[in-house]
Amino acid sequence: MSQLDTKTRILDAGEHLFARDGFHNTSLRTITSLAKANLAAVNYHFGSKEALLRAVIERRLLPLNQLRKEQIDAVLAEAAATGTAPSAKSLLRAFIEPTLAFRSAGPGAQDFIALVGRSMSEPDETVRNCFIGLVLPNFRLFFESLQRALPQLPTAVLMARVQFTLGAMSHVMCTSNKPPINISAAPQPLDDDELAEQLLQFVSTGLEAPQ
Amino acid sequence: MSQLDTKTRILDAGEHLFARDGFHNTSLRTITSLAKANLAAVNYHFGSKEALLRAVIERRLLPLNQLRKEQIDAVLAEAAATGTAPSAKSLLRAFIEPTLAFRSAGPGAQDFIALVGRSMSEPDETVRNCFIGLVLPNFRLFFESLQRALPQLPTAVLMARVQFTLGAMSHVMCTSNKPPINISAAPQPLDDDELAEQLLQFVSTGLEAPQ
DNA sequence: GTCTATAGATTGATAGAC
DNA sequence: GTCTATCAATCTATAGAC
Repeated sequence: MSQLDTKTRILDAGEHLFARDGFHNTSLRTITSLAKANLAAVNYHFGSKEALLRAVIERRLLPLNQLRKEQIDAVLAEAAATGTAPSAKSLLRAFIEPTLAFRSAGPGAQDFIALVGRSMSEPDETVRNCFIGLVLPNFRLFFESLQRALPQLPTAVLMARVQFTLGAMSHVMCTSNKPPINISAAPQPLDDDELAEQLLQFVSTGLEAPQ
Repeated sequence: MSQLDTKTRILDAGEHLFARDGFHNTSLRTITSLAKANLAAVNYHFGSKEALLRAVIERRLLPLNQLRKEQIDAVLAEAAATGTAPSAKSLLRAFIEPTLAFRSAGPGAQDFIALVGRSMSEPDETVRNCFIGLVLPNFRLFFESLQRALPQLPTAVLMARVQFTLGAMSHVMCTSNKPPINISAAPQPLDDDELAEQLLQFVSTGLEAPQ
């Protein structure tokens, strides 16, 4: 971490600490101390604590959104080429897989995914507004594609089911960071890929369920 | 609110503000100001800010746990009487319905449910430890009953699916408080009962899906 | 039980030397 | 760009009068 420039080290430290302790429970002093930077460096490079949060989120969310958009567009193009409706499951895969796979992009990426998962149900307006503005276009594209895949479902019902899907997904993302609530002494928990596959199976079954 | 005693007014105000703004983003001054009480009253009645949080959670979570336990026990007893395994869907209903129905228990109850939903993926140890200790026995009973309903599923797979279920449920609980992310301009969103029924349908389909 | 007053620590932000 | 030093505000918690 210490051979990178100060701005990057602060971003990395903020990402880690915001994800682990929450935005309001993390002080600039803790961040700069972990980043081995001076306290004043945060305001010099970013302007404020809130602007640092925005920078932390944007750094990885913009590429992730791009990736999800490409995958969804590919599914839509494939469907258009064959003259059929896209399948709900392939759209879900296009949306979920890049998100969960993102955790392997690096050590900080896993913290980031946990931060994003938590932001979906964030009470605080600071975090919430920052996050929602960035993901909304992506979520809309996803939702409208699903409407084409499942035209028989009333909009309100589809919206509810998408909400359940995002909830299940964000919960997995939150807990990818730390041990989940230890409900049962399972002999061998699933690894990341199996968990992603199980999630896809779970939500696509629920989404396509008859009314 | 103002004809109740001070202790209750502080509990109500804390419940509302912790749910709306988060624990660390809520100050004792904001709480006592809303409760029309003196700043020192919190430490007099509860001892500390953290002890107030514990009191806020315990006040409603203990009765809710009791309610869920009774419902699950009733399903198990019914199954034992007929000599069959309990159905996954009836267990899910026993667990989910009291939780969501709790929102109608009063104006503060809805805030409380949002607080609980968020606590399931809480980054902060203060909130997380307090919450987990209280719900763990209840969650274990739920999980072990499900194992009897779905014995063909490997433990690790069932655990993953229960995790998805809790995620979907907690997301609904979080957003029962405030408008959800406005993904689509839906003509008429579902009301609370329809949403609960849709959730039950969604998670029971996913939980019972073939491997 | 309720109040005022304040201790004691921590916070985000900034001014100014280098 | 990086540093020291510090300001002004805020926080939880408590002591002590009533």
